[in-house]
Amino acid sequence: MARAATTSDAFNAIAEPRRREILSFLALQERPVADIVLQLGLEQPSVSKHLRVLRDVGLVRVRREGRQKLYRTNAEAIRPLYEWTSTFQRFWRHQLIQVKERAEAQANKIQSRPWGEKT
Amino acid sequence: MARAATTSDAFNAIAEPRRREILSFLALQERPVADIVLQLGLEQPSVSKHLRVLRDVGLVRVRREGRQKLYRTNAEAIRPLYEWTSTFQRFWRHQLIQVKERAEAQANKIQSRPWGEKT
DNA sequence: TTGACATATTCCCATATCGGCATATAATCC
DNA sequence: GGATTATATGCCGATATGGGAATATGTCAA
Repeated sequence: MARAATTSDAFNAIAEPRRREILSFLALQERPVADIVLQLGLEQPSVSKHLRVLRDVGLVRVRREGRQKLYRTNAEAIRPLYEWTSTFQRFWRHQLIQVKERAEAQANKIQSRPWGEKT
Repeated sequence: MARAATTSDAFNAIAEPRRREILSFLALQERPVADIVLQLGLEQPSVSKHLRVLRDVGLVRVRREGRQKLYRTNAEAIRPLYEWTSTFQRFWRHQLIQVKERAEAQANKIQSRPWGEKT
């Protein structure tokens, strides 16, 4: 077996940085392909291919408007990624608290030598 | 150019479902490789390779304990993914509100025919 | 219909993947 | 040291990638 297809799910689709840029760009407003080409500075065929992948996994929606096609981000499709990452929130909070506690313990040892404040 | 390396960043690393499973498993508690093998039902070399990728991008940390190596998830490294997906939160909220509003408009048209409530 | 514009698809290629299998490295115990 | 346990690495093959260049499809306008 090889690597899973980029079109197999949202996780694979967003692994590509250009596709993440496209999603951010299209989240604000629907746009024709040419706008994306300008924004990202990619070749038009490349953009079309990325859009194809994004469309296959439901991350963008298209609408025809005369000659152009208007793409927009379908934020709903990003939600599973958000939810998966969210499950780790409590762990990094936990780790941060530990870091903070260590830092404070250290501060107490050194006693009255504040730092980390931009004065 | 080909697809970016799985070790190029956290986004690429978590594209692989087994690696996400490993991260979830190791978030709760540090574990030796053998435990992961049992949990996921993969071959030991496969697990080692996945761990290698995860380690390269900082998603897990290792500690030697006698013969075994204890791995644990480094939740901090998942944070950028969480933050990126979070930027879309307002958009899917927005979309949900629209869906809700449309549904309510529809409800008003049909007039006094409630649904969606489990009675 | 012909031509211009907007987007999509096809073909090529260098590259990295993941799994399977065999083997290497490392630590422990006798 | 030698055997055993725990983990890591190397090699293989099938597969998909993403960029580039060329071309195809689709839409409008005259």
